[in-house]
Amino acid sequence: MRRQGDGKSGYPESGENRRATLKDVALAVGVHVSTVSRALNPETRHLITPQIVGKIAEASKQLGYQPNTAAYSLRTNRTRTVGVVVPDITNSIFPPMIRGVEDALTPLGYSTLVVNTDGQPEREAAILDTLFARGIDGLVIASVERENGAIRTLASRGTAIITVNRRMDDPAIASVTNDEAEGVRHMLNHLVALGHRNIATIAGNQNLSTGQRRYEAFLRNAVDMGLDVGPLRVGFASTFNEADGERCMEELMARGGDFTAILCANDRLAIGAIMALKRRGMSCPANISVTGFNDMAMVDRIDPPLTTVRIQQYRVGYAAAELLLERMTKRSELHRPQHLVLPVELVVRGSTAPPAQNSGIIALNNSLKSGARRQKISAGKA
Amino acid sequence: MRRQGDGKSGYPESGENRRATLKDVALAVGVHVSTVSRALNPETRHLITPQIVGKIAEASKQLGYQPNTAAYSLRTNRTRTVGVVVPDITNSIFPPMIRGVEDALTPLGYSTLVVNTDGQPEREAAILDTLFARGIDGLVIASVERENGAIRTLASRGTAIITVNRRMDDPAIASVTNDEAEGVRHMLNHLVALGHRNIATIAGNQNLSTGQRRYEAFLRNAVDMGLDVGPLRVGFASTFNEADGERCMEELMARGGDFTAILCANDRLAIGAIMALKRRGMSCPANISVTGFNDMAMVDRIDPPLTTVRIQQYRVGYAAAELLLERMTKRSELHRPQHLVLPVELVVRGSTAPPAQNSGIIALNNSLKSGARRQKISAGKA
DNA sequence: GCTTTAAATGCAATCGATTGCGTGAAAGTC
DNA sequence: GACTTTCACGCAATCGATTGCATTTAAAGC
Repeated sequence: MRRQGDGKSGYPESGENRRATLKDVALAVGVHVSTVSRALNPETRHLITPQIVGKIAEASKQLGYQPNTAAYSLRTNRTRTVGVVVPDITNSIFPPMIRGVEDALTPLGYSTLVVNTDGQPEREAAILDTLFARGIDGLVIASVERENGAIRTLASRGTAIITVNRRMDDPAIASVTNDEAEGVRHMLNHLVALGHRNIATIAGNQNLSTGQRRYEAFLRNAVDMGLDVGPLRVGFASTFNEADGERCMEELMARGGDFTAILCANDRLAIGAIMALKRRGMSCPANISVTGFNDMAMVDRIDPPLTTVRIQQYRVGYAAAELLLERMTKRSELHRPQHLVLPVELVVRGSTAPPAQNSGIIALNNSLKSGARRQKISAGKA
Repeated sequence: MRRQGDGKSGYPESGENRRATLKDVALAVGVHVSTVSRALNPETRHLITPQIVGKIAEASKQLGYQPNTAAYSLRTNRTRTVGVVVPDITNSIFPPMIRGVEDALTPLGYSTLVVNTDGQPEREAAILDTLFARGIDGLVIASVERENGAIRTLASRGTAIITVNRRMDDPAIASVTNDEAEGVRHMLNHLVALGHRNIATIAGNQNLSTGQRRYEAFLRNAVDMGLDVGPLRVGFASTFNEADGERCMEELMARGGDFTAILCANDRLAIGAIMALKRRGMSCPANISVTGFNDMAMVDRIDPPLTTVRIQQYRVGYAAAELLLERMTKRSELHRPQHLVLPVELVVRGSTAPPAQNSGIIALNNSLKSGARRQKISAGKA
């Protein structure tokens, strides 16, 4: 009455292109909407005579029927939407993960809502709120810190949650991460094999599992290998970015700790470290070898190409989505602690080299002070 | 009866944590749901006595009421969701745009659904379908080709659509793009100022406005400046990526066209071109200057740092979202053709230099053939 | 041939919000 | 003081799909 012209045929008017509903299909076939609903749902299709199913399928295709998501959600309380929370989509390690999640979920009719926290816990809280207002079915979180009460309560209340790349200390929160320990071990092996014995590190934020685990692995393996790691050889970054890498490198150099190589907790810190070196007139790898972690896009093209640990960014996302799917569909899976750790791979490029005789921070600081700057360095280069 | 225990208080049971609904708030305050609905909506709030509005506001906060998105959408046929269609989120020029869109939209209660087409038109069609099945309010498209019937019909049927970064030939489809012509003009000026007279180009896909407009601007300005651009100096890429840049550069070199600089339609093509040069034992910028377009993340850190045209990726996205908002809210805006062109900026870095006497493809090819390879090149470098 | 059982389909309530219309009370008019 | 107007709120339909239950029809059993 409100819209259907005189509605003689029961078909939607040709003039207005309203989307077809179950009702339209039902009218076209001459059955009840509930029959159409069941015929169109693979789970309940067996309840309907195959012949009618055929007619319904045809009519629905004919009319271009597409189920109304809002109505479905309202009735079933499921949205077929998952939230993906990242610190910043602009940070190029996240897009491949997001892509992995999407590629795993899209074919199954799920959509993903990507949101950015900018690493601010308050923002994160607000964002989780809006995601829940939207009524998501599950959550993939790449931005999580080692401890987060909000997420723990969400999980215990029955929300399907999985963390990617990072994990929480609480083992109850499922995760898909990379083998940080192995990555660090490979890298240290590589540096030692090149001849380095004095190795420093720029550790990441210790509130993040990546930061903490990589640092811990560094300490453990360095000791195992008989390397000497004094406090003069450790810098702590608060953020995983170039600026902080630069700052840490400056500090390490200023403190005068002697080392010929530096293992950075991720690629961006490494890039910052290299910048700091360059600004001091030093060269990587001639004077100091620098290593990264993650194998971010483009680090193979920077100067020097970065030696790093390749993590499987896309697969981490993909695997997380698969695990999340199980949790969203089978209630039994919901509270099973589950932690997938994907293997990593050492990628040796140009930022590491054997230590030169006169390389290392102390040697350099001395030579720089003595004014023989340019010469020394280009000598080291040859 | 189905769930509410004996429901003596009307409040949701404390044991089960069902989300509060309008009804819950209404019961708590002792008014009708429609009153609560009006009180909570700023548009209709004036219809309700301020005192009652106060009570309702308090109760709804108390109960942690959050409107059910599905119910709202079902009733109003609006989802407060916009689709963002990009070729590939993994391509680092898109995340800043997406971020711009999100930052403009999120504060207003909109969510964004990001999808990837991988540059495949069939995939794009399927993706648009699923977006529409979701019932989005508007569409931001970064993946659009110059002609696309599906999008034109969508737009004419009243969907709010805006293209970013690229635009369609049809002026009816609103867009936010960058000033391609100015960018190319600045770049040619820069090269000419350095002393280059023989300038080649690797043009982008001519089905994309970026490819077409940049190429057109190249031709027009080159002619204006009295430069000679024969067919030997033009390569066409079909895809904006490194591999195609490499291929085009190879072809240009093989064809033997003489030039000392090459203007590439975007950064990725430029990176490919530089790789091709390196593989041939040539150097950028000593032998050939190479320029890009976009100022993608990290191109300032590659070797050599890329001279390019900076587009305002984030602002393009932000502006597009703002325009889209108008179109989604005011029906009058819906069919107004609207094209915003943002200014660009030349960024001179290390990949451009004055031409050396013996630089250029022909000179190099000759010297290479004569076997004096290493020497010539390092001479050119000094 | 009549009852029992199963299979296929229809009926109607429901999810939670919005909104046109109706109603009662208070305020204003003459 | 009777009437109109305005204001504040309630009523109930509605959006489009799902689903427990009722009903009809057909098949099976004896």
